Amino acid sequence: MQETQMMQYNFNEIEKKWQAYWAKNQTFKAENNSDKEKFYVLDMFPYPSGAGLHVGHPLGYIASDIYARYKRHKGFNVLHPQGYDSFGLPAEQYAIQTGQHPAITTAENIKTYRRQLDQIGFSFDWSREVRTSDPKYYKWTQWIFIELFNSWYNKETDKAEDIETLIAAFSSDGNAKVNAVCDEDIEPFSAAEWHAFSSKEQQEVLLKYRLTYLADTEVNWCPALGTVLANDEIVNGVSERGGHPVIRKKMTQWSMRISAYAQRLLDGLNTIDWPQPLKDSQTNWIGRSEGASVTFKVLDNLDPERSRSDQIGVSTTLNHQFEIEVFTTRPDTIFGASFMTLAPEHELVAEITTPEQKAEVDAYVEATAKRSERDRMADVKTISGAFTGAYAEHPFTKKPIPIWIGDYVLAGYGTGAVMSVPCGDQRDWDFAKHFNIDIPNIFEGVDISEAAFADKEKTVISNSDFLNGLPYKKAVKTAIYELEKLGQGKGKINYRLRDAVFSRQRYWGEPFPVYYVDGMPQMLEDKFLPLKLPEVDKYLPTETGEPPLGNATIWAWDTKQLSVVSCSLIDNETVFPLELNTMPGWAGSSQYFNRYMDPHNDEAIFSKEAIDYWQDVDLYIGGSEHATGHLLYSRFWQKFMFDKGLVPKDEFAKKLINQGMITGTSAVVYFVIARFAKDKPFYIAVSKSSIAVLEETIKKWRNKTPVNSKPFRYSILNRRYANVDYINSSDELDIERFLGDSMNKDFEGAVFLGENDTEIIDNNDAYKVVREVEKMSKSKYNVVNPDDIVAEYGADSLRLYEMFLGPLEQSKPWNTAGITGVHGFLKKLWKLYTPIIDGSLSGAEVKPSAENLKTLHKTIKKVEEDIENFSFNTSVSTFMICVNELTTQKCTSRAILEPLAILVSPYAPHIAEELWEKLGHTESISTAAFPTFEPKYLVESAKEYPISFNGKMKFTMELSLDLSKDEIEAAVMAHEKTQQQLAGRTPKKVIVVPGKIVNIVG
RNA sequence: GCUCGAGUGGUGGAAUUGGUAGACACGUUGGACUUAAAAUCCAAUGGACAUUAGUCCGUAUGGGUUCAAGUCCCAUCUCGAGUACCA
Repeated sequence: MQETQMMQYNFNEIEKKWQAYWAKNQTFKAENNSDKEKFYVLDMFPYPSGAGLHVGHPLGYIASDIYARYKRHKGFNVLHPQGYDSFGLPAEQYAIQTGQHPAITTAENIKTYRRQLDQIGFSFDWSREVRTSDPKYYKWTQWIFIELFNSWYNKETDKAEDIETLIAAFSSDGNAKVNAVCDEDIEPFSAAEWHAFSSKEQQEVLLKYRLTYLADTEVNWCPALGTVLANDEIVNGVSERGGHPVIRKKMTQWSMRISAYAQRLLDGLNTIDWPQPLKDSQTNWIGRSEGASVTFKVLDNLDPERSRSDQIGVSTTLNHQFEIEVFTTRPDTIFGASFMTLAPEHELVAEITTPEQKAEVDAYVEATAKRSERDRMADVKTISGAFTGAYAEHPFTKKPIPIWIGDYVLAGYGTGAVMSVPCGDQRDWDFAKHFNIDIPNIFEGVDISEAAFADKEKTVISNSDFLNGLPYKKAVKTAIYELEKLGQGKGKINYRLRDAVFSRQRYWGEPFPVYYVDGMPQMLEDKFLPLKLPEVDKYLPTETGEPPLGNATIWAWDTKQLSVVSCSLIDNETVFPLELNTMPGWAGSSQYFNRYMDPHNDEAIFSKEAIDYWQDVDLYIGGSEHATGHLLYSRFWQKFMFDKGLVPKDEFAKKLINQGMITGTSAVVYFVIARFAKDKPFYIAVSKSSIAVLEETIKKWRNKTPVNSKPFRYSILNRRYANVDYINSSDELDIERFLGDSMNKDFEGAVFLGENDTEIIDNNDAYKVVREVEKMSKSKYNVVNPDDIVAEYGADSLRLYEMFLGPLEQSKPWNTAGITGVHGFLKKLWKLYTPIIDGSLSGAEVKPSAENLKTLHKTIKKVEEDIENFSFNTSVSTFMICVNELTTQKCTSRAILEPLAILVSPYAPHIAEELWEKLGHTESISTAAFPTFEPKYLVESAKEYPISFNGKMKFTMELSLDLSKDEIEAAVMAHEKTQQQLAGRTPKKVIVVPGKIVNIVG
């Protein structure tokens, strides 16, 4: 009795023991130099929120941990680090409300996270932990910012270069020969002019070329909240929080010239093994479109005294003052352009509008300005616009075409102006129909009376002079050629990708290592980094509307003392103001994967040795919500670092996997509020099976209830979430615990109807809830905390179950009840080893049987394939099959059980370590060599052939695999069941696929 | 609207290149053990019909290709994710 007690699977004890062992022995510490081949497995590091982890969070970590452990067994030197993305809004929000410093909140949250992560048994190398809010870490975020500032993008070499090479070019040749990605409004200057510029003028020019630069950017400013809001924080033009008005306001902010990398970011996608949907959304986000830019000359205003139609076609003079540049993907349709449309915000609107149209245009511009961008986008159906009264000259026909404004043209895309081709674009078509504008047809054999025709492939151009008869592609080429000849256009590739605004008006983020001299930004020297966040007494913006750092009293840079000093000393001679904005959330996460390679280096972001050894991430696992944020910015920074020669790879992660979301399974109690006459109302809760037949159910209940002659009424169905902890595996509610919740006080005296529609008294029946799959959230009481699961079933069960739930990349519902399956498996596994461990098996080693070996090698093969394919759910079932078989076989052979422990170890490391030790090993199982699959154990001599008739399987028969096709056919035809099936008919055909199937047709 | 993905028992999900649909679990039902419960073990479990051997129907729907289709092709429906007046 005592002995069996000892031999029980005590997961609590085992898991604590091995977690302590791993920590003490630094089992998973990775070395930066090793003869072993490297393998880098990375998780997206978490933001440590106050709520802690729920069971959905560890899913990706478990998968990556399995892979990391597997690779160690395979002999790799594995880097598997973890850290925290610890700057962010929630901590700041909490600070605003409570005054608690975000650093303190963050540290507390990290502690909780670490405890929760530790008890799941991850093989993280915690010695490499990074925190983005740690000055030792953000020193390097600031450093990269400075590097970007000191760089420009040379289109000739197609890479980022040091700003010195640009200055050298300016000094010798001015900017005429420089082919750079830069601001649009660059004025040409010569070398002499460059030298004549003042220092400030030179700085201003350079700022237009730098990869991070200051620009006036429109933001959503909420005066009442004193803060800038993101687009999704605005609803119907007012702030989501508080409902305050929001205005568009220009602010000087840092931007990142990510647009310089648009093409390379697109091309790079072909070189990496990332999920297609994610690549698609990045492609979409970058939004490359090929076409042409075309310049339209604006005509002098026509004579307002004469009617418009009179003047169309008459010779007009060109007003050389104004030109409108448009971008089009369909230069082939240029002869179909019957009008132009400008965005209401277009800068030329005010210039070209004729006096008599001014009132209408102004009213329209004002009306659109009031609508938020979001509203405009949402309201696609309504067509609106106004005629400016001005005309442009068609580049080829030289005819005047009217210029309209309309809010379907967006100021932020392309040039904010379009040539409108109503026959070829549905939006133009709708606009033209609405305002009764001419819709010329330039497509051969196409009816455009009902809708525009946009099928490029079927396009043949007509009514278009030199383009007549040409198909789409040729027409595009020809049109561009002719436009270039005229000097009124050229082929152009346009990207949707905009430069990224890099300033945030927040406290809890990286400070910019920047001070201002005469309004021009100056970088701190590297040796003064990190520039640490100053203390402030409140975390809100200042009364004058400056960012929270404006509250800091010690926030000025003294260029003599070379230190941060009190703001009161600012004299703009030697002491200057520091930047008040902070960096956005994605700053810290854009290079953390490289910093892990050498996280304690104070001399460099990482050593050359470290980056040369680790190179890049081999496997990156995380959620798909970062598709166009973190994962795009990180690729951008990596390419920049690559250009600077700092990293050897221009893509940071070879393979990426998006784990799916684990949703909650909420439990819903349906009830009606009932009452007898004027008695006190009471609740009747209706069990799952009876909801659909509510009326009948209540009637039944009434009939069984002691007669109450008073009139009876009840309400429609109501619902109430029950805490999922109160539900057993059969969806039955623990009514007592449910009633114990303070929020369910109103259920006092409620009648619970069981499955048989009888009132539940003393557990005579069960109340079944309705289960609904939804996102885990506090308000739905469906959040499952991994702590509880670990306490009740152990970390190994949790790990196995999360994997067993389904394919890694798929979203799937959590249901705690099912965990008994994998928990039972671990118990069976434990039991399998008992005879060997407790010594009840005395004497010599037991030789494995052929059957044992077959089971083992089948398992090795399948598990290895599964891990390589990230099909972790199927390997868990493979383990179950294996243990079930070995149990039936009563296997006690060490030669089987030792390799099995290694196979299981990546998935359930604690039990594997314990069994390994009990088998007599003194070293951790974590680096034991993964067993080798040997096909010889799986060789079969016979096969159970399915015999089908017209494709339908009727019976099976065992046949030797040595048989030839003819022999198989003969054997099958001779079988009595075959004759039965044929019932005298002669088969038309017999298909024999040796080793697979026999199909008899006829 | 567009792009991508997915529809398989009561539930989560298996099913290599087209070759025995429903592995492995959960749940359910019955049984063993127990004073009882828990735990454990055994058996059954896609549906319909049939006392029995068995027959028919079954992978969202409708067509098609094939000796053979969950798997390939076409059309339709539903759900999910992303994105959006992108010229």
